[in-house]
Amino acid sequence: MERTHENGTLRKENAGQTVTVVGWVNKRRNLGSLVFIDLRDRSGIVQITFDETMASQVQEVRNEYILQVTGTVQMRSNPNPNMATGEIEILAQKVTIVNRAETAPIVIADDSDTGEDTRLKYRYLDLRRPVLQKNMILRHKICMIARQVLDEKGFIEIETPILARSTPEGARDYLVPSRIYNGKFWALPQSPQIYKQLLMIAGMEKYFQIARCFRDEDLRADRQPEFTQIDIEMSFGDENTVFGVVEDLMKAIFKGTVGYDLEDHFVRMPWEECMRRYGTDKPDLRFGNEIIDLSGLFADTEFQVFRSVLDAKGIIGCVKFSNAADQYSRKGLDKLQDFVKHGFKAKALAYLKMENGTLTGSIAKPLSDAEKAAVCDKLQLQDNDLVLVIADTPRIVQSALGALRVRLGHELNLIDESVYKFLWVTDFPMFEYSEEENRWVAAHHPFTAPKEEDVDKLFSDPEHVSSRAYDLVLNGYELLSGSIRIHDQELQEKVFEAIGLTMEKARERFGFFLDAFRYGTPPHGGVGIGLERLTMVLAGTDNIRDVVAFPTTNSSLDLMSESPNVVDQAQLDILGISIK
RNA sequence: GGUCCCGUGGAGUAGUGGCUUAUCUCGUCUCCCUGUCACGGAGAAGAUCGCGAGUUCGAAUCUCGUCGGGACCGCCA
Repeated sequence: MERTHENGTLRKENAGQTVTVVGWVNKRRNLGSLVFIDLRDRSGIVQITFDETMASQVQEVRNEYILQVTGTVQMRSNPNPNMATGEIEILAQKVTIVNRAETAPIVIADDSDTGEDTRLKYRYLDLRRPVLQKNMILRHKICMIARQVLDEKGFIEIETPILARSTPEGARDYLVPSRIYNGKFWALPQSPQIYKQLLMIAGMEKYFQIARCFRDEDLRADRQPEFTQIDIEMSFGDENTVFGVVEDLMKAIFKGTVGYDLEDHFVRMPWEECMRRYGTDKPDLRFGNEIIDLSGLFADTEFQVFRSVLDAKGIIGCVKFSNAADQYSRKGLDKLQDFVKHGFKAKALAYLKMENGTLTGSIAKPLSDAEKAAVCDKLQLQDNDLVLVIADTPRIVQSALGALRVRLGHELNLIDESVYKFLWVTDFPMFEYSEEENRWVAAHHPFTAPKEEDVDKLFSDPEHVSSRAYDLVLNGYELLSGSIRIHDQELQEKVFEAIGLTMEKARERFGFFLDAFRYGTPPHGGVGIGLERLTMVLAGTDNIRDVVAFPTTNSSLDLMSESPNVVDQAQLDILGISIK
């Protein structure tokens, strides 16, 4: 099919040329014997003009018809400054209706407000919206840059199996039944973790893969059941080596996509400090309003609520918002109260307001004058300041205040949307206690190396063992996770033991992996970068479905193809599966 | 597993302290229109208000259930 130009690329420089374009009818404006048609292809939209000699040929044309038009590019008598191609138009000399289209069930435009379910059902139409096409192109560009940068740095792309062995510990697996071995199953990889470590043992030294990962867990606005990682692993390095590669990669990606110059090195912060200051391990650093611990001011308090919290080893924390007191009425504060009570199990949300030089609010009365003065002094309170206070266990105080910080940051417009704030969070805890399983489990994964100085605490004090795991956080999103891995077989066995995995069980699950360790395992480490989250931030969306071509709903359904779905009994029979 | 919000012509919505020919915008269809670009003008069609049950003289509206969508907590090594 003849096509000389892409619609969105035509400019006044093309005036006088005879061109042939193709595309979908975005909009038809019929003025009688003069008809304008906005013709859309992936590159953009151009206006085609059909004068009285041509108008009759497009009378039947409707939105989303596909046309092929040959004509002359000419300057417009009334230019449209809102369009990239607004200075010119194509005066049609020949038109072919390539295909007809029924009226689309959704509005195909960037500002379409069609509900998400309808859009997902007709995803192929939704994807015609320029904004989604732009996001797909952005995602593609990120991958291209990643491949180029990593290749230049000596990394090689290697594919690892999708049909893999289930290795519990972690997310639920998607299972695939075996036909040849009825009763046996593969698991789709939650990440290529073990394979990439084996590649290090295999001497590949520097590996990467744009790897599809699968996790059968409940979804969120930034989580899909299958997602993609830019997965990287390297030998003979340490944290600094890994961080350097990632920083260079991010610099290239941000420069190459949005033209943004990142700093040479990203800020680093130990996990504990991060939790203390921001209440989360993925803080948004585009604004301040850090959590402040007020416990010290109330060591001798007679306010019963605070007294009992402190006696129970709890803390009293707060976040301060300048000049915001008048923006949160009683009703607004009740909403915040519900938010922390339901979302974070906080017992209550207290607040203080500085109004005309006087401290008011829910706990203004029970506090002594001295305590109020101390709070004012510590927080440097000024008129119209709002202070949200939570007294509870350290964990609840941190998570609830951390969430409030982010919520009010958005509500009060404290966030500069034009900047990218990276943060390396380091020194994650090695273990966390699982109430469900009644044991210590690996916080990251069981192949993560503990910090050397903490190795002797593996059994005596697991709670305080720090690991060599790290996250890279960008504007409140966990962009990547990674760690320096264990490369010593003895240490690996110790870690398994610490999480209650007997050597027997460990052998059963990871025997092949443990065997591999015995034949000369290089020190190694790496990361898995969440491609969707990175794309989301660069695309400026907070919905992961905007950067995935065919996403699922919140409940892991594909509304378009209606999967998952039933299969023929014959298929089940072959697999030796019966459904209860 | 839990909490909260939503479901009204093809799309988006108004209407929920029980009284409406169920509102408006876009789209669709017919006709008119030579400079539009959210074209304009005249007219028309199109909804048993997600589904089921209950309360009631009467339900889009109230109650319960159910299905679907969204956000969050748990979960996501």
